[in-house]
Amino acid sequence: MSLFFDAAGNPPVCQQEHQHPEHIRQVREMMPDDDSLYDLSEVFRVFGDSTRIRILYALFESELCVCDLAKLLGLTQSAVSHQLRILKDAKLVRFRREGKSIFYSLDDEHVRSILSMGMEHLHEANHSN
Amino acid sequence: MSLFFDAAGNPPVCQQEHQHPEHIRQVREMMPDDDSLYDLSEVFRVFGDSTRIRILYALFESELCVCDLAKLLGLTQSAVSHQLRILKDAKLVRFRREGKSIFYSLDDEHVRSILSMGMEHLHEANHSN
DNA sequence: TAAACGCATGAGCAAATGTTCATATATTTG
DNA sequence: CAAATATATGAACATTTGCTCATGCGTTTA
Repeated sequence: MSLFFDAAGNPPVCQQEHQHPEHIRQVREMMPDDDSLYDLSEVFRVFGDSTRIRILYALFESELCVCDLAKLLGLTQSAVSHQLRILKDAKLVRFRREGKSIFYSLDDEHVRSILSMGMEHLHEANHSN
Repeated sequence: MSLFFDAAGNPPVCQQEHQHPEHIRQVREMMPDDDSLYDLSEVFRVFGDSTRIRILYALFESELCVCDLAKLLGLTQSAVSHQLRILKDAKLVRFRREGKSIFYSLDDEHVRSILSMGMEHLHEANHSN
């Protein structure tokens, strides 16, 4: 066995320091803490489903009630409600009640920015194919 | 059974048009096609994992080889490689070979924009609690 | 050229995810 | 107040996902 194991007996890692250890320390110190990065990934996870993306785009121009969203997107009311809950928990949509109906709308201008950035990346990435 | 079923025998939908049918048609016509929205959700799905987010942030300042990434983040080389493949397929990172090592770096300025937007939303959302 | 090294990748598995179905809750209406 | 309507939600199930393990591939080195 010629491989190197670290103090904890973990799998081998490369033996050279391709970057100065100093550099690695710098990177580590510059990075946000893991909790922030986990929260950030959770934000994007919410965007990472086509049903939720379609809901957000449907709300781009104006509020819509749940049943109209379902009709518009060809989904069951239950599926839409489940997804709206996730969007609501992520503070991406808000709602107001009007009689028996509940109208949802975008809750944050960042939603538009984030979607636009994603679209830009998509077009650029496709263009380079 | 007093509920309404549509022509395809689908589950009931609300009987009133809370918005003008015209409005719904407008929204439908304004929305990008479903294929684009699916591709968009795939972009965000890539951002929706804390390991990949941590990799992207580690590459924020400079390129890093796989083994240093693994060391920096406390992950196995295999796990990092698998995630780098996903990031590479999404055109979020690029790589260059130097001897036995392969150095990865961010491939698109949009990565920084998207991450920043996400962070902004996060701070704003937390602030409103 | 054989061994060592750095990285990539397929199989397998446990955990997370999105939908459907059934049902509960809140509001309006007769 | 009872029935109808609009929405929310829990359970169950199939699919997806991210990791580990084993191994393959490309490069360097002795």
